Amino acid sequence: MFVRITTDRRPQPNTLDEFGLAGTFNRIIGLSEFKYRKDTEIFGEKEPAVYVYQVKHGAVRSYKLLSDGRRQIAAFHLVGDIFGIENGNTHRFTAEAVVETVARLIKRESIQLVAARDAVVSHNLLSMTTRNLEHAENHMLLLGRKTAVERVAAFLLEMDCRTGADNVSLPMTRRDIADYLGLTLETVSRVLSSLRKAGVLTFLDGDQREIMLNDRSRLADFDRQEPARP
Amino acid sequence: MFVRITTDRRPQPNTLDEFGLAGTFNRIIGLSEFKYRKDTEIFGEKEPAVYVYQVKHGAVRSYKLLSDGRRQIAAFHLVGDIFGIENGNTHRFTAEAVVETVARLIKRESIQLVAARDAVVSHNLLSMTTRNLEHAENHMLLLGRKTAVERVAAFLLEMDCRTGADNVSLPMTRRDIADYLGLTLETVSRVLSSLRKAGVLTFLDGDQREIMLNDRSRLADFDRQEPARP
DNA sequence: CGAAATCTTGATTGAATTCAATCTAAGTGG
DNA sequence: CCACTTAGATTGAATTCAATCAAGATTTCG
Repeated sequence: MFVRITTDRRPQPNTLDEFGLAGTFNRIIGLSEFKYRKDTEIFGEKEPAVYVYQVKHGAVRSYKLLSDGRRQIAAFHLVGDIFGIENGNTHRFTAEAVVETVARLIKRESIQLVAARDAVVSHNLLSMTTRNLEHAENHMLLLGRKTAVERVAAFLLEMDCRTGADNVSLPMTRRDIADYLGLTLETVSRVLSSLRKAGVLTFLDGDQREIMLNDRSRLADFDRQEPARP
Repeated sequence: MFVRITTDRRPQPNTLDEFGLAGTFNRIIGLSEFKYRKDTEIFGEKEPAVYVYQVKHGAVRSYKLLSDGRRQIAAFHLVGDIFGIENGNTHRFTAEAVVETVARLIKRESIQLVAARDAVVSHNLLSMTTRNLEHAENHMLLLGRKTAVERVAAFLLEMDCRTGADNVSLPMTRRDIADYLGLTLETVSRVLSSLRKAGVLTFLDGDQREIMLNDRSRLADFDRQEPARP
């Protein structure tokens, strides 16, 4: 029984169409593409924000660091996602390619130019930012109040929901997952092992990055989502 | 020596002017005010979003709950702050008055109406949402990767920075602070005590809600902010 | 294949939570 | 005005969940 669970977290499609930009717009500003090797920086925190990016292929992590190297990954950007969109002139994150990644680049100023004239584009820009905010809000709840098991379960369901494929593929390392969930890589590994032993998921091909969710509703039970009303 | 520390976190002024709405706009849509008693709900999660609010007097907490009652406060809204601004039609949080609070109410649809025609208003709307996002991003770092002492220090500096007054007044309870910082109220109390014993801060009037920061730079040392570049 | 990186698992530690009293301040009503 | 109650804050002791420390196991890649 593969019952797909509908969660509060949206798939975050963030496709270009959301800009209201499909069609003519692409031609106007001339999209360029760029390939990033695994673990290379796409842009750094506090760098001037020149481009907005869309993941064509691969995966991206954006994160902040503390002075002693502690890292918090705020989001993973998967195929189709738009990232690096800033209101100020500088990036608030560092973005790195998790695996070899191809991204489309759009000049930030050209978007702003269109947004200033076109209310639809401007509205879509706001709605994309709001979606990011919504994700951040849910993630605060996870980081502030959820247990290790709940965090990992929520992460798997989020990835499952976003990729849409039958199996969940995790291009990122255990350390990346840990830094996204506010845990250590050992804890992530232990929780995944226990979920595997509990029969909730299976590692495919003996690959630890490719996971089959055997029972999404039971996995959802491991996560304890918010109630409708207080 | 009261050296004011400039941090990454902005004071979040979020004044009405940011809408580009001062002056005529106020007259056009007719602002109304409302008073909320301590601990009463202003709006609930998943309720339809009819109004946008601005704190005139008092303080507001907005939070999410898990089914078993665990609570994560995402933000405190102080005098001047605008909150309850949503892109979708429903609120993503519950908002409650921390103390007796007066808020200005603005019909959401009238803002949207103006935003659709006026690029400046629309831009300010985006910029306010981005500022909220920025706050959420910093808070994720705090919740995911900072120690108890760092969290409390960061909180005090944030409140100090936002209120701007000489002393920090904390209208919220220790439990509220704990639920904002992802800690327990006991831990918050212990850390505040230890900071007091260390001479970094002083409780005024024997009131535990009114605090003087004796040494902001030493307090900042207790927090370990992010570095400029990775 | 051998080396390096990543992942898993076990043992131990530790920071923060939980449990349990006080303590203090603010009401309340006789 | 003062006992009495209540809510909130502090402090201490015990517990626990996840972190840290430490090997191995497995995978990846030159």
